[in-house]
Amino acid sequence: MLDLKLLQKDFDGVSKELLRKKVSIELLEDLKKKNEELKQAKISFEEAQANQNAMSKLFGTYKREGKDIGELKAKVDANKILVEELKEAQRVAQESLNSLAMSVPNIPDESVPDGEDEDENVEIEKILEIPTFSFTPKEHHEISDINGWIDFERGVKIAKSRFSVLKDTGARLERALINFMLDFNRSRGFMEMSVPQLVNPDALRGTGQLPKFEDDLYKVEDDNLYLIPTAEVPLTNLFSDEIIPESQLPIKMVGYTSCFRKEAGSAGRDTKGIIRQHQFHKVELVSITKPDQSEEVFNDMVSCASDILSALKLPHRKVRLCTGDLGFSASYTVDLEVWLPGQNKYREISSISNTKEFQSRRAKIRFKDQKKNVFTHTLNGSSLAVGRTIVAIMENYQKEDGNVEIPEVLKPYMGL
RNA sequence: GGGCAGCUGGCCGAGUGGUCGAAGGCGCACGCCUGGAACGCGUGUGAGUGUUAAAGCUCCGAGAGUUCGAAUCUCUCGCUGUCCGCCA
Repeated sequence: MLDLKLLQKDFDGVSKELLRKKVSIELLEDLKKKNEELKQAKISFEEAQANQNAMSKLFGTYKREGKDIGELKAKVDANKILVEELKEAQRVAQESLNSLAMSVPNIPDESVPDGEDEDENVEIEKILEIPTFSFTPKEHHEISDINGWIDFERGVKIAKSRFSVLKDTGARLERALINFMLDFNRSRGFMEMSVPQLVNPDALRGTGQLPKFEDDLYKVEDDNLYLIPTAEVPLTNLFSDEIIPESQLPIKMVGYTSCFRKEAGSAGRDTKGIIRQHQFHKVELVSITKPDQSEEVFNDMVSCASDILSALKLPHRKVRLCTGDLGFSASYTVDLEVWLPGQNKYREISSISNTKEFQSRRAKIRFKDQKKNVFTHTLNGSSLAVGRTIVAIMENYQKEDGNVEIPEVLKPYMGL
């Protein structure tokens, strides 16, 4: 959540940065106004309440001393009505401020370039040469038509569109990748975690999926739980409402989960293949750091994801997201895009973000710095999206006859 | 799914209508003591909001109610434990 004190203190500075993310100035002015209104409402209420408390206290004294309480009771009764009114006014003001404040995205870091959409993201670095083929490389679903790794029809039959089934070597490759990625990240100092894949609304508010993006989530109505869209949600919220001892920071975690997304609004995009599924698998990194540690840990996380791609010998590039492509909670983000010969372009396979204190403020994740409680920074990043890694392996390791080689580092994981 | 018990500060635990944000203990921090340590002694030690600082306000699982006044009484919900049933 936005630091409302900062907005109040430096309205021009904050709004200038948020305008880059297309947050309307009217909304920010409204926010500022509502914040001031709440402050006034609080002052009025607290004054009346203090009055009430004092009189109630007197009540006890009077009774003990046997004094007449008739007059006092009349005053207290009258004030009670006032207190109720002011309390309600404060509640309304608070609610109206909250609903607004929770829908404002994070302030983009100064390193984030301006831009409309993903076309204006800025390439940082290319890693590994793009392979050349003596034939026209196929897309992964065309390869699957030959080697049968993916069964699209039966996935749709038992669920609906955008669900699929991995078969035989395809399924084993997925399992090998998960284990490889977990081991790799673990060797880089990330603690392996296995977490719930259903979470409550509080957790989703903490990381910023709610209240704005409810349409993208699968919900289990009966129990008021949601299927997670990413392991970032359970992993980050592990520490919500906690004050972490300074010595434990930075906390670096890796977790493997399924992810569930409705993909509302992406109708017609990536309908072929398993690039965009309602259920997919992902190995996720989440870190919780002191503010002065987050940049270093961020670079760490980018290296982890990139080095996994390199270990798999998959050409890729690092891209700095522009303001138009930056997510709701992120202060800055680097995407990793893997080369897909079948599509003849780079496609996103990992996204690593520093949310700074945006999520910590929502989820109340703090640490004790000397005597003071300070918000931590939280970071998250895929390392990697498993389905898209399978796609990349299929397309980069394909032979003319539709066979696909298994990357060297995965062979031990497949008993080869 | 049904029965019973519970939910208080980092932890344990007292408090059953006012002077309670809350005794006592443990833990922790600092100081004294010591060659150094243990023991002992002393002081301090929840969060949020607010303020130059304070005062004030809010929080004893959550919400609602009774009352001038609720940690304390009533109701609803949640969670934890436990017994029974069911089950990977």
